[in-house]
Amino acid sequence: MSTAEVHRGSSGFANGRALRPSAKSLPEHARGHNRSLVLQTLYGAGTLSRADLARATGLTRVTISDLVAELMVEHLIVETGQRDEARPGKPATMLDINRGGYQIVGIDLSDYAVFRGAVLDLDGVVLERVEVPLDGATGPQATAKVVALAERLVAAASVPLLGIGVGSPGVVDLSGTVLSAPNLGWPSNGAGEPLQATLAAATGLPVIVANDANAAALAEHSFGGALSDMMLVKVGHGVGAGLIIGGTPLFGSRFAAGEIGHVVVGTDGGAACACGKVGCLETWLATPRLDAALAAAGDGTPEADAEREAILRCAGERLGIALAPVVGALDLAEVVLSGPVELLDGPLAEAAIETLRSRTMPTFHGNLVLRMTALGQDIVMRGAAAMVLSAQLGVS
Amino acid sequence: MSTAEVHRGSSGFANGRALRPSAKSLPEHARGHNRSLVLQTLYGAGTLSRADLARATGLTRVTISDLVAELMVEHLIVETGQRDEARPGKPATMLDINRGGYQIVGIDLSDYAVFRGAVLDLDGVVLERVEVPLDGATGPQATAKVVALAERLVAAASVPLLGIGVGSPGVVDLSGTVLSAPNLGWPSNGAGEPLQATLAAATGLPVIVANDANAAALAEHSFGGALSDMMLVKVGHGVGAGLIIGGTPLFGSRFAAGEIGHVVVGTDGGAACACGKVGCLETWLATPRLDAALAAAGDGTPEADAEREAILRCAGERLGIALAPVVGALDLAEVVLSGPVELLDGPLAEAAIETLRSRTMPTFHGNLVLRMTALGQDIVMRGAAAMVLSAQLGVS
DNA sequence: CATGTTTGTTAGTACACCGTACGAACAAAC
DNA sequence: GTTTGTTCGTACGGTGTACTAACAAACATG
Repeated sequence: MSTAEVHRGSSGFANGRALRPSAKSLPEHARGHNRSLVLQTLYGAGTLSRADLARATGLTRVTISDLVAELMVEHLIVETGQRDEARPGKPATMLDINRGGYQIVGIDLSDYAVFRGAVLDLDGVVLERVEVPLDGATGPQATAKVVALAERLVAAASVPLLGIGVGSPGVVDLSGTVLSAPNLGWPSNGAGEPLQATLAAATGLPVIVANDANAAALAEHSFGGALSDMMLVKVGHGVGAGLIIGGTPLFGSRFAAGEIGHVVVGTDGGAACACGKVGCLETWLATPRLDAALAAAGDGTPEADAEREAILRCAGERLGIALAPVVGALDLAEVVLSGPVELLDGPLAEAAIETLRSRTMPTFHGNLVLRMTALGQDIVMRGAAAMVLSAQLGVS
Repeated sequence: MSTAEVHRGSSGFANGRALRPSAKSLPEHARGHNRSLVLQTLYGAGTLSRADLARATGLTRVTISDLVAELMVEHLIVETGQRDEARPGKPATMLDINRGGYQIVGIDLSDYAVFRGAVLDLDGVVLERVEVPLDGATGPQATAKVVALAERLVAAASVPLLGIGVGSPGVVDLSGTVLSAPNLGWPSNGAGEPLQATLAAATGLPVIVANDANAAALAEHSFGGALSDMMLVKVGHGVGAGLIIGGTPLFGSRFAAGEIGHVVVGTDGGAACACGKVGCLETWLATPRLDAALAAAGDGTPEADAEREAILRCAGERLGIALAPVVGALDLAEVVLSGPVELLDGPLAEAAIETLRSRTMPTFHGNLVLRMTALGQDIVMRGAAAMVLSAQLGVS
């Protein structure tokens, strides 16, 4: 299960941002970039010949052969036989990412009651699933539970692992240290919970830890067909968001990008929030509040149904009010919702997009799309896997 | 006045975004990057020896000598004599950007009544200023006025020009085509006003055209000491914004990033806007509306003064309400205001920051800064110059 | 004056990519 | 069955970039 040759880590998550301002550039960096380019092209297209890759990338067939040879030594690319269709000329030997040769562990710490984990293949398909009840564990106990879950999943993998990705609630810096996750009691010491370092030491594998909503946004971009300028809003016990700007995750000046749960919405009051303010987005949208309001409305009678719909529409309006300035400022192309389908997908989403449309400039933002994610419950785990793909292979 | 050797265009504005996903990378790109790195380091530090540059960049003295020789042939770097201080070892020959060897033309089309232009040196200092009354020109007439202004400024330059930068109102794509600027009657044909191409053809110089608020944001980042995650709000006849994210300008999915003037603010109505909606940010903040409201409040008496202050505070609150979700979502470190000082700097700015603080999470965004720009009226022209520096030299 | 330090250059090496050329393997046409 | 043209993948030589090693020049310091 040695993955020693696969620690290249080229673009995206590993480096944080695309180019640090004062960093020299060497020819070998170009090589790494082109390596990733080959992998990325092959990853997207499925199966191509060397000549196809040359045409797609703009590199020459010679260079492609060289890169492919290097990647085949590392077992990242395999030959899959000759092309099926009959064409004039020498038949092409087809190549593909070694999709069965590596697996990824993805872990989702965002639920308030359970830690979820899975073994995934390189396409982000869940192969094996493990859930661990949280049982109120915080601080070091929570850390121990994460390590144990990771080790179980590592043992469950049937082929070498590319790495471990973790989506954690709270504020996570670029080194994978959780700076603040109150629900999990992190950091238990003062400085920050170095989850990435802890897991790397425990497993000996490459590890990437990032915010859960950021991971979800990346999943939607990698596997959900989302556009390159997108916001993913994750509704659960809290409300958070992840942003993809120009195809790249956005982290923010203090790694707190997407923390919109405690932004006040509207100018007409609202409910009191645990944070001390009044009318935070979470007081309108968080699932416990919504569930309670819906339960109070009753069920069965037409009046109750109407009231339930009004509650959901109101929540959607608040979401739209909060998002309108963000959509306007960032010129987003798409907003994706993640969370309980029965709450979000319906009057809430409809009211949200109507409100967004009525509060932004149609000339600029008319073709804005708002939709539910199609990735369901697995979104954070799959995003964690996408983080590993991005960091280890430069594939996004 | 030949500048034929200086068309390299490395990072930042010329490419739009840092790395396009499917673009090969060659060793010569690394060379270009390191060229820019040398210029950038020298630009920021003022004057350094080759050995200093080697230490600062991480490249070897040999490579630095090679790069410096190339840049000296292009007259972008000059030797400024030996180091003053007495130190052991061979005395160092100091280098600097050829600050007097090139100039830049910056043009500001954002004012509703005049086109402003200037010849600037490489540090963004205005050397010569030209203003042209707009006289209601629109469409082709406006274009002709811009071309004439550019030609006047080109003639006024005393040394070779690095290029021409233009900050235009409206939506401008990455090729410098104005897609929509209603006040100037652009585009006059259907497709878009290709201002960058027109000016390049007329002058034979490199030209960069971008949105005025984006240019202003870049000016603040390059010359105003702004942080790397910043929003600049430009208040005038309209309200627009420019965003710097991770040190890079943000353009948005339809090149409309920063267009927040027609985002509805609050949930309690407001004045009718020309766009058809009610309560747009412009109805609270645009200078004609503010001036009218202040004039109606009167002057001199204590009551009038109090009312004037209340009007300004109210505008500031609205700005804070609109910006809170953006600050939260992007985790901005700084918000900078540009526009009439007598309106913005005072109760308005104070109310804005107070509102922002009360509507966001102090844990995340507590040390947010809101301030006036120190660049005054010249901000767009200087931003246009910064665009040229970024596109031609990779300096930002 | 001898010694050590710093600077900038020369010489040689490693690496990455390109252009050209070539053999291999096939389809189509005769 | 042969010829022709096409496509594929590889071999070779060349160019560009940056590195290490070595060195002469110029200076401060003891």
